[in-house]
Amino acid sequence: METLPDKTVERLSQYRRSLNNQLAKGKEHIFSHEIANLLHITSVQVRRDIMLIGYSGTLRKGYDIKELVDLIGKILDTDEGQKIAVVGMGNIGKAFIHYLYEKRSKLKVVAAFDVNPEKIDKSYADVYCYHLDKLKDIIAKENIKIGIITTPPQVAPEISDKLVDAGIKGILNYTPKPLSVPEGVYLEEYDMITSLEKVAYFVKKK
Amino acid sequence: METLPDKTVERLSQYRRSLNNQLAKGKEHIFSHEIANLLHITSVQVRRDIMLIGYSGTLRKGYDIKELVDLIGKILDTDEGQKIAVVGMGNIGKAFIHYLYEKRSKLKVVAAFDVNPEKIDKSYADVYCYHLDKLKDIIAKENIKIGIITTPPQVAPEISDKLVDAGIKGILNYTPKPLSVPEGVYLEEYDMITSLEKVAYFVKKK
DNA sequence: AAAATATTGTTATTTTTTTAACAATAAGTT
DNA sequence: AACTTATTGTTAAAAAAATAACAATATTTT
Repeated sequence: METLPDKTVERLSQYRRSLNNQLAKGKEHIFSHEIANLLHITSVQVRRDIMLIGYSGTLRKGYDIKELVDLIGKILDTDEGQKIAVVGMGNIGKAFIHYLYEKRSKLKVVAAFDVNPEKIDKSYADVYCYHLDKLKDIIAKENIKIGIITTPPQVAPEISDKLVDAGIKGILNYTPKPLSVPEGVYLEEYDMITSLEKVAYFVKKK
Repeated sequence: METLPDKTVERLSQYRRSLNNQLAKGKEHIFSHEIANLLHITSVQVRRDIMLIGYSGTLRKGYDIKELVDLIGKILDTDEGQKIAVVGMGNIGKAFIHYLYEKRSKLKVVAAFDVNPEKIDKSYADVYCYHLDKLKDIIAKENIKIGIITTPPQVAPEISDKLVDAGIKGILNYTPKPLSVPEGVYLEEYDMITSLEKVAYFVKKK
């Protein structure tokens, strides 16, 4: 399939979560406007996204939730699952580990790294924390392809380089320090303070 | 001034941070392409954003960093500063508090709320944590206008309603549970897992 | 003094994303 | 059996965002 638009990929992730909730409640079919209501978006958007992934519902029952969830899984997941490394065992690093722990997901955090002796050589939610020096070895050995950077911003570029050097193909950068990565590595950056300043701006404006 | 585009607001927040770093290094003027390099975007985008906020540089020196920072401050900040409440004293809540602590910013977390007795009636980074029952009183008394929701997702809608009822005008929702708020309240939603699934999808695609 | 250069500010174009419009149609209703 | 209704799937249009193009011009070089 063609690569899907960015925003559609984001929504697919959200559709899946909501649909799984509905499945858990015993619901088997759902209309586009019901999905839309759950996520507070429009039904047109839902139908368009579903069209883009090539799924069809029926006119009177809408979409088969199970089938749709499975299809989204085929699109977002890989069969073997994807392994993740978290670099930086602070609040955010822990939040990611905690979040993915127990959640039945194809995404698994399989290693964490830090330099603080108090955090190293311990497990948090079944994830073992290694010294940063071991990064390349562990990532190679475990064949990890995705890294999350949750370190202090100053060291983020250095961590990014190490991850790329170790063979990582996707980075989620949670520090406010912008990174650059070579062609072939996907980079997603997110800045908590920017989100907050945005809210503050629009509050001020009203 | 007209309300700025969403994305421009986000970038202004990032320009300011980078520009402050440059100021700290003793740099006084900067060219659009230098800002662009710092943030890994294009210089056209930088110039366009700066045009939108009505600032002008000079042809040979570029932009006066101090002036630009001050102007961005005028746009993003309010003179009195803005007070923030954090609801949910878990990893993410702590991360926000910690982040804004010590950072010289007009945004101040002035209260946190939780229901866990172990967290209540203590301070974390100078922010006092109250029982959720006190939310309305404290928000009214302190005249807080911005709330961050970092609770478990199930309770997010209830918290959101309470915040709105207490007079909050902007909400940053960090739970994966989509919220809806009345007209006049600005809502920004962010989902950590969606970010990660997006990275995973594009890694898979490559 | 003329030419070359580097940079801004702004308009035009392209791309991406969202929203609207509507034909097709399955199921229920008269 | 014809009519109504509710919904999908898809094309068309609009809106938002990013990128390109380029005129204007201050400074430096020749």
